[in-house]
Amino acid sequence: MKKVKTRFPPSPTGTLHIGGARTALFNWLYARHMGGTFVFRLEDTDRVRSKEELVQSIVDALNWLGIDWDEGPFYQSQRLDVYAEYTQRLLDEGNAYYCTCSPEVLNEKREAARARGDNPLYDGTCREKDLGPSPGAVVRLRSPRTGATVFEDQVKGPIATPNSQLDDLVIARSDGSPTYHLAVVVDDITMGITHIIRGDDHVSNTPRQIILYRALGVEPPVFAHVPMVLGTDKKRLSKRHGATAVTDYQGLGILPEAMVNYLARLGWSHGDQEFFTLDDLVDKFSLENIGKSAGVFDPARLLDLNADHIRSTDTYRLANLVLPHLEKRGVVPGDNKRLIEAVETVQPRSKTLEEMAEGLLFYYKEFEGYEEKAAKKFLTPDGAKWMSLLARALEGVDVTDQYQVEAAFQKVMDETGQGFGKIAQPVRVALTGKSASPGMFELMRVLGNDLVRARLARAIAHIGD
RNA sequence: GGUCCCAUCGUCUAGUGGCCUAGGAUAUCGGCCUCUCACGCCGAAGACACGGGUUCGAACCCCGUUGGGACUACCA
Repeated sequence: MKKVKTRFPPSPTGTLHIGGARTALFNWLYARHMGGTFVFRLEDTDRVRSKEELVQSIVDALNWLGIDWDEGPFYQSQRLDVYAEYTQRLLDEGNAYYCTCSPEVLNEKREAARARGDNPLYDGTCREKDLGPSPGAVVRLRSPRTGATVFEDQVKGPIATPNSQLDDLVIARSDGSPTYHLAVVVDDITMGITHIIRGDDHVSNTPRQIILYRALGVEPPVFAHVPMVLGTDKKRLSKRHGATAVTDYQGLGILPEAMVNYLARLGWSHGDQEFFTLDDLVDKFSLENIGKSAGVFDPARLLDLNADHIRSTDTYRLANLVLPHLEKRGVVPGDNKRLIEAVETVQPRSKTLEEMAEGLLFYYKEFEGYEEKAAKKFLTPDGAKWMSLLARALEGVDVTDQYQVEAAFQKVMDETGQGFGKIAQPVRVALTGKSASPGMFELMRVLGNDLVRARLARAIAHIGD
């Protein structure tokens, strides 16, 4: 059997969004799973809408996700001569012809047909005229008039379209440039693509492209059409749905492996398994297990998966990943060892790197004030009394030594007859500014002797005011 | 309008004729654990769009209905 070769061909008219990223991922996974080749290509024949900086943003997004390519990037805009060559060949062999119908006339005919209730197809006015090239003429493919075009979609099953519903599509514009259909087909042929995994919105284009393959005397590749990704309102995902670019999620503190995991599970499944590493996916990915129906993008699921991945990532890497999110908040931790220890304390309670950075702040910055509700409830005269006792019990104690700290707490508990929780809550607020935080002992260990003492004193003074 | 595609809990899904009084995950709610918050654990609620067939038997097969969606460009 031929070696598998897939491709991802975005057009650089926008950033890489969720749906595109999933398509890229599926192609990449399939190639990797099959030990095949993955090609990256840019469909930039739309000169007005294509932008070079968008190419870069797509590349960045792919890199972030960990999707690499074996060939490319190829630019369609640099392959114009190839398309021209194939167009000429189609012309020479009688599989294409020049058409001089004006857009205006075509439009009128289309509208008339629609009004009549017919499918608005090109009526073949120039099909048998045997016209030569002329300014303003386009090239059309000569498609079969009868019969049906059938293909076996790897996810949808057999799909048949009557050829009577397919008209002679334009393959070269009047300025000589290729249209999308010609360009993709020629590219996929010349690049030796064996499997085309793309969005569901291309199913109805597929028969036309198959006709083109046949006209070129080439056996069409295998097609697999992946259903669309929808927004919460079940409409096609768009900017209206908030963050839709994959890099938005990078900024939000999503781990790339969580994104990949989520994307893979949106539309593909492997029994009941929810958590996947990249290697896992490469190992288990298959076309057969792609679902047939469209799926809604659910940020809650992404977040949950992200939390799972955060929990299973080693703290060294997490520390590096959270750095930019800390810097964004004006924190530049100098001590890497301390950062790693701090990260460890917030790791199980962070859904994103943003949350993690937020939860790390009190280790590095003096907080402005105390959380209002927490202060009201815990920074009371009793609280001050207990904290004073604790401060005294802590004299000469190394707060990074859990056993010594426990003993100090025990002493206060004995003196006051209060339980651990009673005493710990005011202390927690004093040390972190909030009523929710990592555990008391790990908290103190990372904070260190100076900060623990200073913040205790500060809180006691605060209550005294 | 025409052609094509799709249809299981709110959401992502398992399910490929008997294992389904439909499983998992997430979100929601309740409880346990506990120094707080998380994590973890236990539990509740929650779906086969509808109608006909086929079959001893249908979430699974067929037809229809309804509802979504895609395409219908000298855009990709």
